[in-house]
Amino acid sequence: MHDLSPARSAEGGTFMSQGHIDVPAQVEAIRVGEAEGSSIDKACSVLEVLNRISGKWAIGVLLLTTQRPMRFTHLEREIKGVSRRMLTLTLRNLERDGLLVRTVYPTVPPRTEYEATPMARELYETLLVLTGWADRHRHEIDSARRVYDEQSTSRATSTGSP
Amino acid sequence: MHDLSPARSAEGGTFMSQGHIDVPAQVEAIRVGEAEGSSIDKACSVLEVLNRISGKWAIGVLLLTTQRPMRFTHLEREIKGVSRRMLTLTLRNLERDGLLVRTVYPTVPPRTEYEATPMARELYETLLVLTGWADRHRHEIDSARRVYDEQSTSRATSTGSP
DNA sequence: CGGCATCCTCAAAGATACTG
DNA sequence: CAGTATCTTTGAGGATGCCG
Repeated sequence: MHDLSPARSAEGGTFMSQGHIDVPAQVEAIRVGEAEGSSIDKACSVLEVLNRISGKWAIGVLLLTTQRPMRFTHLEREIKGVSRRMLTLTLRNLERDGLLVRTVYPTVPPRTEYEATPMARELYETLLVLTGWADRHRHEIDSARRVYDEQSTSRATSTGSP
Repeated sequence: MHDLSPARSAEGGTFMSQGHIDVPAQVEAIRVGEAEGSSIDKACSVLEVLNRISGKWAIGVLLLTTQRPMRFTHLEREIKGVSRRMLTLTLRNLERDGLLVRTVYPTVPPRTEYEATPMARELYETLLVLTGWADRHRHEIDSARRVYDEQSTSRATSTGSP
């Protein structure tokens, strides 16, 4: 069974060469009732996907590198707000998962390019589906939130009549 | 513009009625180059989706509640490993976003049921797409990781000849 | 230019205990 | 049964500095 729970350092801990580059744990487990079954197995798969594309900067990187090869600095500037560390981390993770290809040109100064692999490009398509969903329901969710917050606030302010 | 960066507490901070029930910040921003544009805008949408379905337990809840109405305790047992607190938090967030409907039956003992809304069920379909991707590339990613880790380890062990 | 290494912060997740 | 309130842990993420 896909018990991801105790797998915090996952894979076995081989990956600690580059120093402390801490590969995120993120969504680590779900392990929903193996008795009820059915779509639960799917959850694991979904989680694995999320583990990959989650982490704040991954999607930005994937989106950009899917369009064209990108240099480190270019990514750093495009993805406003990302730190060198986090960009590197994200890049390494994606590369490790085979979603990115890193090409180093041994020139001076050095030049490194990142490009999404076909596999990642497939994910891109999938992301568009998600995007569609988000766009369609953006307002619905937004109003749902407002309603919920409204009720919560009023309930906290006046629980009846003062 | 969708500048989510400084929006840590988002929404304005209205939602702090139930005590400290801290609505997660999660993936907070991406704000990729507004100059380059094109698919970058999409990134925001995708992020919003991720913000919703991320958080370890959300997907499990969605998957289960999409299949049938579920009681709190049932969810708690099905989603092994989740704490009461986290389950409540997840439930509240999903409810707030209009992805879940909470129905309380004023019986003794109390009975509460959660069920996915149509909107959430659409997301379920999308999740299946993601699942498909994950399943198709599971092995590919796995071997990619092994290769990467292998290279890293050997590079760390013997960088040439001692 | 393209990164590691280090230190630090703060929010998300966990454990535990109490209540309507 | 179905939560809420607190305290603590942990680890993702940020800032900075150095180096090939």
